[in-house]
Amino acid sequence: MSKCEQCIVRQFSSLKALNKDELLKMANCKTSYTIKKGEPIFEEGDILNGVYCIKDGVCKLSKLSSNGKDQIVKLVKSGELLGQRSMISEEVANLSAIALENMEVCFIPKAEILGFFNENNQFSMNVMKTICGDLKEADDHVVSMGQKSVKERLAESLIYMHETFGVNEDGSLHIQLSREELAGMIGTATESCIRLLSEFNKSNLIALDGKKIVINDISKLKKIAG
Amino acid sequence: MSKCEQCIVRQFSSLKALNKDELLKMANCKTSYTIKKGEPIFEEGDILNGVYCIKDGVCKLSKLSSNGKDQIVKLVKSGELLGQRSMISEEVANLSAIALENMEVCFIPKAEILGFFNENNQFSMNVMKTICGDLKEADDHVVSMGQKSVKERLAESLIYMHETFGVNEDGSLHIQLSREELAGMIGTATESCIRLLSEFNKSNLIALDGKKIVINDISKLKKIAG
DNA sequence: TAAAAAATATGATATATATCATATAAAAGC
DNA sequence: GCTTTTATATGATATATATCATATTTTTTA
Repeated sequence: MSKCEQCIVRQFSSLKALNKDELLKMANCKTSYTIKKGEPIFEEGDILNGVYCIKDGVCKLSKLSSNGKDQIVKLVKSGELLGQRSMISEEVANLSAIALENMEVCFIPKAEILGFFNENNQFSMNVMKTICGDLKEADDHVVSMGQKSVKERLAESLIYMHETFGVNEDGSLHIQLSREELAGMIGTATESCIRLLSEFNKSNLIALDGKKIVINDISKLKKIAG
Repeated sequence: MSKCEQCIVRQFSSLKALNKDELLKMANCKTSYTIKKGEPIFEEGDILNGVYCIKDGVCKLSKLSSNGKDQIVKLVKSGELLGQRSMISEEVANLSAIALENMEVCFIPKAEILGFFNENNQFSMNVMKTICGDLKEADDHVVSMGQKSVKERLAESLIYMHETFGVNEDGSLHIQLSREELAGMIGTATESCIRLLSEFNKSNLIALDGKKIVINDISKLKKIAG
């Protein structure tokens, strides 16, 4: 069992406020998991009795709409915590978390986290700031969805994936979504998404090679995104 | 100067966790304002050195999109607090708050609120829960915007206004938005919004009388909203 | 490796929504 | 009260997007 001290999640998340004792306590009660690509960490409606630390890999947070399609609300990468909102609200999960690649996560029980809340003010404040950041992002997302065209939103999503998750050695976006998932992220039909990708490809904004997407002209894409 | 003790905001918001001493301290440092219909409480980009308590009236939280149109993200009613997110994130306001009717608000300086955070765990927890609730709502809003048609979203917004803000004696929605504002709430063109309202009117789901909207068949509207 | 299934791609077409134009109604200013 | 401005309404049309169909490619499975 590793000691959490050097863990990437500890470096980047609210957990950076924890001291050695608290880290040790946490290390003693955590459970480690391996999640395979495509598998859920949790699903909407699940009761979450704690939070998940993303040690490695990326997952999508999505929700099934009444039309039967999945809307991707957010992508989450290693170093972040998952499930904080549900735990604090004492509600079932509002979103499903599905692995986009093989992942390593740790589960920290609710009691432990609530203990940190009471004992460690800086930790509470960090969690609060994280959630406030999520809220700002979500509000901005609502504005995009309401006011931008599908083309603008596709450009925006490509930029988001590029800037937040980076590229592989060959320059292609690290995050590889299926066309259906990408469509579910920008809120459009799969065929429309494919068509617009084709269009961006033909005007050399991007290059397509199977699932791989290379961004050739990010400044023009940003102009399109508005 | 009133003592905050009987204030509606104290009854419904995170402030319910404050004890008599804390309330007194707050009463001594608050500033009361009257905001006229159409005027801003604050605007996006403003530095907020505290939070606003909504004593009376309703306001819209909106953001200007790159297409020049305003997207209404949320409506806020009396009993709620405003500006918590910006204050906690230590960022300028992400949204503008504009009065939809004459309002009474109080301003509580940041230092005071931060003091309560440190001294009163229940208060922190309440604020956290409120923001978590806002985040859930915002995520759900993203899903609606991405997956639902304009007609579905209009039905949804009418239901939201009905259930959250109620009706006047004549049965009309208490919240009166201009067609342009309503369009900016559901993310569509003003003419499209007007046309769909007409359609709902013709099929007797609602009745229109100037700015007044009466909901006649909420169960059918809910079916449309999906 | 072959066969089957799923994902991607693209054309044809239908539908939803935006835009432009103009009329009427309501509100604001004088 | 009248005039001017603004909001609402509706028609005509353009455009964006969804849907249906089908071909091709890729992935999965036997």
